[in-house]
Amino acid sequence: MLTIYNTLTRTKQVFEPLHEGRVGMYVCGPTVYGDGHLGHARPAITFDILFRYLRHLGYKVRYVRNITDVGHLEHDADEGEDKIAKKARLEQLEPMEVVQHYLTRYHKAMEALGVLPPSIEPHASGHIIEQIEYIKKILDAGYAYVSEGSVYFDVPKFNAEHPYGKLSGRNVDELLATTRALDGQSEKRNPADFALWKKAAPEHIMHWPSPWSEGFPGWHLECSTMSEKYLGETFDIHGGGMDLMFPHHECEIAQSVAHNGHDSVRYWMHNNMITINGKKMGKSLGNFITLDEFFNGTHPLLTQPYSPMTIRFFILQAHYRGTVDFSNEALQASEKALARMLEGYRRLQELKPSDVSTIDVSGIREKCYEAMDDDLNTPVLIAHLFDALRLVNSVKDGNATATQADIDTLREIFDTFLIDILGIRTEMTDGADPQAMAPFEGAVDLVLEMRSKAKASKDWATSDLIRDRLAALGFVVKDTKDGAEWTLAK
RNA sequence: GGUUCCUUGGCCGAGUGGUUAGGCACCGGUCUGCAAAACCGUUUACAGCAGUUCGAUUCUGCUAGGAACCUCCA
Repeated sequence: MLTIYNTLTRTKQVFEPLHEGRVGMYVCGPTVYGDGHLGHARPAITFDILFRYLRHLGYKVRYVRNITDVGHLEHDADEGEDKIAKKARLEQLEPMEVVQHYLTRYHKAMEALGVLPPSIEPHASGHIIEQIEYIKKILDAGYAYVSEGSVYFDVPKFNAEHPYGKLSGRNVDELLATTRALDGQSEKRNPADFALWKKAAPEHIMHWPSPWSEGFPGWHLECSTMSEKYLGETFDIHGGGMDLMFPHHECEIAQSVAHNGHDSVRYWMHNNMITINGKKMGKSLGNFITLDEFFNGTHPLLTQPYSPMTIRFFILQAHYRGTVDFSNEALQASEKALARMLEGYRRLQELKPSDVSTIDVSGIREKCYEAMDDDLNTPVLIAHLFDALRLVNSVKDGNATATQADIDTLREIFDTFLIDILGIRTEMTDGADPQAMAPFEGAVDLVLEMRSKAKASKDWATSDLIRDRLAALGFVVKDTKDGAEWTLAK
């Protein structure tokens, strides 16, 4: 029985979908005005795991992950300039060209990380009309007001009837009282109010007509609007990074309640941050490393490149609700661990059955499900897989035997949990075209055959020469009881 | 300042009121022509202080250190 930690109730709850057999989930996606970094990989991978697991459990899942290509205000809100537009002018590009550029790169990075595409990936800019309609309804309900061409959500009024701050545990009365004196000149009635529609400054290049002004939607609105459009007024799961809890998700709740009269999200899930030297990795702190830099090893903090699968495995070796601290040492540990796991998976395919088993594979599958059911405890799942791996290696090395049935069980466990659910790609499921690889593999096998002949005649010089030369070319040669094996390093 | 959270062995990172997490590294052994790999085994823990308890790393309080959010942020 799947349990997930609901931020709203601060407890683990048994997951029961609103509609039997179907799950609707919405996750806050990236703002595409720059390259993705490790911090973007975390929610993508976390909710990819959830997506995969829900589907494995037999649910029909509609997974919506938005693309923010408009609407986030700049830090200095008075200028009302949209992040995308600012970057566009900086680079002398059309806003949509910037969006397309970074979105393509984002998709490429996600694919490399083994993140499945969501069911729907709606763009904020493609839902301006819906957002305007959404604002109208909030205005009609009396929870917003127009001020100088902009529309603001009336937080104090809303808070008088509904708890604003229940997700993040914030006491808004206090918040309002302490900040009120500081900012009296704003066109907002209260500093806690947030924009639903923002009038565009003359130099602002992304704007749309509306009943209130030529402008653009506020930065919280797209998620409320698009989640409702694609998942309905009430849906199962809403995910995102912990840093979005306040104000973003709090505002979403307020908007939805003002719009529909009730909450829309049943389970709120938040992944924790990735830190670097104990500090959050993020755009604003300038301490982030882009995913491409990880893949290429080009950032000064990196001592080597790390493959996308290493990064995925690294992230999955920690629970999604805990922070995970980046370091070369930790990444290298994950790289080696993953290599051993994949090697074990490969060996598993070659296991030869015996009449009797000296290993006990019972209960492994159940333990794996238990780990996943416990709020997606991937580190524990991985620990179980390593335990199973030990069995595989014992059999492979002839220190234990397994029946065909036990081998099948092990294969099924690895295929289910390592490949399907954790989404780890192996060389076998990944790699190059097998057809094209065949001659190449044959040639290496031939060389190794010659080496084994040299070994048979105790010609160690030739034997070692072949091994060393192959090593220099990037091959790892292993001598086993059944003859030599080879793999490509990395 | 307000709110919330964290502190596990050399490093990363789970978990629990009494029972081996796991990975990486290290050490010893098996195997091997040598090496690598693999396997087996061993060692290094629960920030500090006080309390509750038969018993606390796990609960409570305090202290120290750190983090996130309160402003765009995954």
